[in-house]
Amino acid sequence: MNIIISNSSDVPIYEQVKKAIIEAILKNDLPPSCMLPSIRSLAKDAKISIMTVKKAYDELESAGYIKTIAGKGSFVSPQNKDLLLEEKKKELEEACFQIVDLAKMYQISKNELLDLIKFLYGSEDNE
Amino acid sequence: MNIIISNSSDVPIYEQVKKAIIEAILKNDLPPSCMLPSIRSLAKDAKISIMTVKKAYDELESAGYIKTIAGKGSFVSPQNKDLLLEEKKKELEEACFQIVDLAKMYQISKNELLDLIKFLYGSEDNE
DNA sequence: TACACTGTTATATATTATATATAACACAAG
DNA sequence: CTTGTGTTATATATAATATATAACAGTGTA
Repeated sequence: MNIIISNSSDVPIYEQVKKAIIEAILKNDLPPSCMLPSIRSLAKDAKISIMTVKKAYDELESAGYIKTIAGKGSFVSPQNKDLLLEEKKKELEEACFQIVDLAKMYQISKNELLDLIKFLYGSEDNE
Repeated sequence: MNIIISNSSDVPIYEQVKKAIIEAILKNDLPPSCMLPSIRSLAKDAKISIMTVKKAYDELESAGYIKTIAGKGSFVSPQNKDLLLEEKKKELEEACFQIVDLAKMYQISKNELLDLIKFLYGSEDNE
């Protein structure tokens, strides 16, 4: 687990922790049923408070990413990764809808928007 | 000026005020050099604090949208609307950056994302 | 059983952002 | 001088974020 925390970021620390773990799960760095770092060890490594880590873990559990068992630890949910991705795709869809809405409001053309996305995504000609 | 404020929104009130005024300017509801509602009258109408309105106006002035003169009032900058739209494009860029970030995290390909945008943009015949 | 890990809960404190209320001040225009 | 403008300062309140610490409880192992 490599979690880089930025205090100066406008993103709350517990959100940064959440994001890092979700990313690790999706990348299979943390495979299903794998044990996560204990809240104490992660807090120590990242030099943040135990309570901040707990908040991140609590929200990850609510969202179904992990399962915590008192006394034993926290574990990646033995969930189908495809299901997770499917769920995330819906999230993305909603976000994209708002983007398109903004673009139209600001009179930015479809092609202009597409070019912007292409540019930001980078030069990945694959698929 | 029609400003609808939602207390329950996660968006701060002063941000809602800012957005409403920027949109009014873009739509020419508030043409260049036009006087804005006084902070007191807007505060009264929207049932919010004078200080909240002032914060919104201060930030609008910093961003160059309006110009405030003590004792006289606040006025829409005699600015080119194209410049404003350019500003908005930057805002959209930031939002798009987050979308692309999400897409990559969820392993959604560039083309998949582009198709989604195309679909969403095309599903409404506005433009 | 004792120990060393886990997570849990409660309490306290601090900072920051947001939002409000109010009063006193200063400038502009009639 | 009065009435409109914005300005400044003070005070208060709440919520979100973040920390520190202590006491408690479950798990597994020597």
